[in-house]
Amino acid sequence: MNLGSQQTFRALADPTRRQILMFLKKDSMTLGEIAGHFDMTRAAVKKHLVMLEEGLLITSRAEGRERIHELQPAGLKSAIEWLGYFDQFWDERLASFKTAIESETGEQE
Amino acid sequence: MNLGSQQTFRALADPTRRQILMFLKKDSMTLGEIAGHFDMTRAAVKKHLVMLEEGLLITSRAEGRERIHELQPAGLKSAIEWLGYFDQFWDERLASFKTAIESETGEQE
DNA sequence: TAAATACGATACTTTTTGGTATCATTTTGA
DNA sequence: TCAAAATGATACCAAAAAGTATCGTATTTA
Repeated sequence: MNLGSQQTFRALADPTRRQILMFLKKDSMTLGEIAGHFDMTRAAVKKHLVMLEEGLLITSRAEGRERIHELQPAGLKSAIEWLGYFDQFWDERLASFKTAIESETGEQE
Repeated sequence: MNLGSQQTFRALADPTRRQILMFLKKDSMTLGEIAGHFDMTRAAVKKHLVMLEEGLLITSRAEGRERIHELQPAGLKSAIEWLGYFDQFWDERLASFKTAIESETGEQE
């Protein structure tokens, strides 16, 4: 039974991490820039970034003494694909989404 | 900033709960039936069911001394809508999903 | 009607998670 | 070159989550 990626769903469960994803949707950012938006230590933000990377929701690359973080589609895609398996419980307009997923994944069940 | 429903994302973060959703996709079930599929006490399964209800992922109704649990689309829909805001980071075929979401929600940003 | 069945609720324990504090390492620039 | 800046890593703490044990209540049914 396919349960989706545990690390991805775990990463999405925290509101701070979802907010980080919203920031990175606009622009890639360094750890310091991200931490500047939150009332917590950089070490705490760093841990969230590690979890987001483990969930394949972001990637990061070193650039000098900074590290640039940016969104990665893989985790978002796998989460939305798993949720797509329940399309029969949505209304008809949302169900058209399943068609897009199936043409993407090759209709494997 | 719209972060989606915390209770829904929290409910989706546990593999036992995602497995319960898979079971309920096939058929509605009583607490006893669901617990029969897991190696844990009924009390533990009951707690998971409460979290799934709080996340608007299932509903339940009493039927005699039993309680029937079944999938509810609301939570699934809100989760997938939130993930839909990131469509620009997917490839083109998956992006057609966003059209479905927008026609559903009325294009509010 | 009385035992068995199914669920509800509460107290308790253990593990995981989210956070701080602290120190080390790397890179930059005056 | 050496101090400042940015990140990395580790130990520790508190709160939440996941689970068990136990008891209570409602509903069947023999």
